[in-house]
Amino acid sequence: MLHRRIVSALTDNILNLIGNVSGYVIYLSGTQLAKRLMSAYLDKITDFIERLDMETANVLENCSVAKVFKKGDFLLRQGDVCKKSYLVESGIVRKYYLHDGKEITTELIFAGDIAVAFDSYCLQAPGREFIQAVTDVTVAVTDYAVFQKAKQQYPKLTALDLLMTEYYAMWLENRLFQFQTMDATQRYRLLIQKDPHVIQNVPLTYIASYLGISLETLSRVRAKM
Amino acid sequence: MLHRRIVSALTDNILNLIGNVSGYVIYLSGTQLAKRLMSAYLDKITDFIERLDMETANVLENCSVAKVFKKGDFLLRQGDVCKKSYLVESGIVRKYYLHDGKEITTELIFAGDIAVAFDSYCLQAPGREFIQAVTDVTVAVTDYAVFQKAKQQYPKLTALDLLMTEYYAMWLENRLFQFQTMDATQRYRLLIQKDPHVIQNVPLTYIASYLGISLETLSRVRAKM
DNA sequence: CGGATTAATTGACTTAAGTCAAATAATCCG
DNA sequence: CGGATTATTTGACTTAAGTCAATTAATCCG
Repeated sequence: MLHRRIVSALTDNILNLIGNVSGYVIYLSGTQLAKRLMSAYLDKITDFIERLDMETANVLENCSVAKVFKKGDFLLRQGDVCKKSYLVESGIVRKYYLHDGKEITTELIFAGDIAVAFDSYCLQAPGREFIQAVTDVTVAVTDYAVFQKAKQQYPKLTALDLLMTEYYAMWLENRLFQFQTMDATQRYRLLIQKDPHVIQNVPLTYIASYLGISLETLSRVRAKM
Repeated sequence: MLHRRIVSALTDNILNLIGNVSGYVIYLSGTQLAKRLMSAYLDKITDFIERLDMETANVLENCSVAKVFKKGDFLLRQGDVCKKSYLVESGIVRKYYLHDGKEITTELIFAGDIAVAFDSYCLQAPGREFIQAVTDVTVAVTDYAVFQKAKQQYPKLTALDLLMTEYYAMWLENRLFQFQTMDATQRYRLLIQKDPHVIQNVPLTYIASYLGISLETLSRVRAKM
């Protein structure tokens, strides 16, 4: 069921983003509080979905189509308009852009989470981001136009879209917070603490650029652990 | 008129965020393209507001109340729940949090733009951010609960909220992009190119932490210009 | 399997930016 | 005004992280 997955994905995600980095308390008022708050927000989304009327729930359900991509395949290329959103069912996807010939990973997307080039999707205009399958993946593809239309007919879908966009904005705020307050080691520790499977499945090059550090620095950070 | 201001604020903001930093082309496909795209998005918001039915437009209009703050006053303190959003009518407001005893400015808000502690507002839970008047300011205050209620009755307000939240998320993505691809000098140049009045009105300490650099580094960057 | 390509580590050196401390400059207010 | 507080600059030094280059490890596929 689409929505259940979205929600569980969000739960995982929150646990990934906020936490205690070996003695390093993130939210001023403490990690535990932050977790509770964010969970509360997820509950809000869960509740919201569960309270949807049958018809709206059904429309949401039928908005997406399953699709498979092989490792290395591109779901979206730089310069393309992002006309689909991809709910990852299995496997790993990443978003990245090129800068000075280097790939800068902006997001690592695991099962249950949604992959979309946000600005390109909102603007329906060519963007700089690539979306690529890091492993073989299965995704639930939702078309932009279809969802837009559905939102017009079923206003609650707009409210749901808003909740999820708010969540994404909070995720971005958190990422920014990490960049402004944590060094390479702390950022890496936080990542592996919350997404331990990242290490087995994602090349360190991707992880390094995701953390905003060089591959060599990441390697050295890992060495002393 | 509230909405007009929101829109013109957004326009300014976009011109602030994306641009050519003395020979440094930001969007891969070029600054001009990015500007056009973001403007198009603003047009979308403008259009949306202009097409609102009388009743909805009226409700939106009557959601807010004028208020004045003196320089240094706090609109919100760390640990408080952000129950209001503040549309700045005149003056400058900033958002910041404390980290290791230092103030980290997260946003500088000018006339026409909205000041809100986003996560605290969405979660309706205590947050880490302070919102403070950098100069004497007049703001249009909108209550969270009132706006929530209005959205329930007038679905188009939800759609408007979504558009603005999408805009904020894109703003955050852009800020993240700047942190990952630009050095101190480039970030400073971009800021003053787009917000030249910042220099006259905002203490360099605030600007430095907003750019994610130390006051001394900012001073040195400014010296060689 | 085993050579070849790709990924990761390690070493040596550079550099952007941070820190600490002191000196100016600006502004505020009695 | 003029002293006091606050803001900014400048200097000297440190440091986290980057770069370049070489090596080792892993994995891919014929």
